[in-house]
Amino acid sequence: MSKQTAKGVETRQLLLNTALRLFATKGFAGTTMRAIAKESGLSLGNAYYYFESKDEIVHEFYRGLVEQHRTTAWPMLVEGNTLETNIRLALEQGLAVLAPFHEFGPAFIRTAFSGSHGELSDVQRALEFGLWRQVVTMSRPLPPLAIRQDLPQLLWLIQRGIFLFWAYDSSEKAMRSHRLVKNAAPMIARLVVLSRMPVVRTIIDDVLSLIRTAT
Amino acid sequence: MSKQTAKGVETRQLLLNTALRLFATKGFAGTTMRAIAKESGLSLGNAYYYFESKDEIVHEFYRGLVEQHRTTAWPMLVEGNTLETNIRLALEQGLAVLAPFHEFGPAFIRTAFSGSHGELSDVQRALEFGLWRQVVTMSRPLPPLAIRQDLPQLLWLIQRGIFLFWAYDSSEKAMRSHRLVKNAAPMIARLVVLSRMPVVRTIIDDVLSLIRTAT
DNA sequence: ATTACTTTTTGATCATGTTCAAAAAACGAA
DNA sequence: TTCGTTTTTTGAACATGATCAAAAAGTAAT
Repeated sequence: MSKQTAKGVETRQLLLNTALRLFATKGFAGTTMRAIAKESGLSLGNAYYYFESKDEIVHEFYRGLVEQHRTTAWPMLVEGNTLETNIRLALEQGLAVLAPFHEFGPAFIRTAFSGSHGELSDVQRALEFGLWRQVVTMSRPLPPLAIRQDLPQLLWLIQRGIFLFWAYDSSEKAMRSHRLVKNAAPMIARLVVLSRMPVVRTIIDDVLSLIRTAT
Repeated sequence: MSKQTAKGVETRQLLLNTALRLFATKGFAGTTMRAIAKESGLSLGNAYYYFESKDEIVHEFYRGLVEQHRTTAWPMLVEGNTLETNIRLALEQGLAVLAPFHEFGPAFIRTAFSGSHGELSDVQRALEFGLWRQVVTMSRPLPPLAIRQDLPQLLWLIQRGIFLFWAYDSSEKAMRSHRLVKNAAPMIARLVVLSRMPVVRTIIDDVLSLIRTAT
């Protein structure tokens, strides 16, 4: 077993900070492991002592962006907004946070979806859920009771889909992704209203159980 | 401008055949550009004369698999099957064809979704649509007229989603993807029946127009 | 056949992600 | 302090995807 010394965490943090700075200035392809090491005043091998791969660094970067999405979107979700408004705000803020890093899209997908969901991923998911719970509970009028419970999960799933779409959206300024959000928000809100009807409710139940088999 | 000579197409074909053979035996990571060249009795640079990148070769490989999906699934769609059966058959056959190449998942996604689609991709999409049209027209009873027209497109979209899911499905033997298909087929069939109801129909219309803004 | 031109092929070279054995530094017990 | 152990760091290597200038082979007109 390897015990992390104080100097250890410091070095790791240094590497990570350097990497994030380079990511922001040079982009994904432009940020080489050698550059991260050199810019930190360390050797290449040393970087690999703390990070198994470049993707692992990207993963930490991505986690930071998710965190940033959460903290910037949260205060926008003020009580009294319609559900549609809150959904649109949360989704658009997500795109806004990701916007400067579109080049990272496929890498983000790789790290966010691929990884044999470890414990960390569970914590992460719980955090993301929190935002969508907030979207729901701050909405007025509140969504029908029958669906209120499950709505955060559905919204989270929709966000994942939009995230995927964005990652491979090659339109100018990810315009198509924005259009998608713009149109999806009112549609989802309408769907929620309709969920009072038994037929619609059974469909939603089907979708939910489908999600659960897949998760 | 470069004109392709007879020897040219021959060499290209040789490289491609070698690549496909190696892909099938050594996998994605195990098949190196050097190996493809050497096994073809050619130089590395020569391979790059005919293929811009390794991904481009993978893309051709993927197109072949899609073709194989089409030709193997088609005869299974016999008249008289229920819609659910046909959907399940087509989806499962898709997974079956892809199964030996799960390692290629992310690479397939990259080539299938990413690339600023040229004309070729349109042809490809039309072909894929054909299968789903067959799924619909061979079903008994035929789906409600109101939705019959749009159903192929919806099914195609669902298949893309399942394809994505499969690509990042790290469960044993892609078990979760199979479970997803198993549960999705009857659900979709139920949804189609319900589409006779105006409420459901409006939802489907919403989804369709959403797709169209995104495509 | 000679010549001018185009297509194909090569071989060397680069850049970058990744690995690894060994040196250096830090640590902890005697 | 000193010695053995562990953690950190280095520097050299490797493998592979990609590029490119120049050689070779092919083509077509005169």
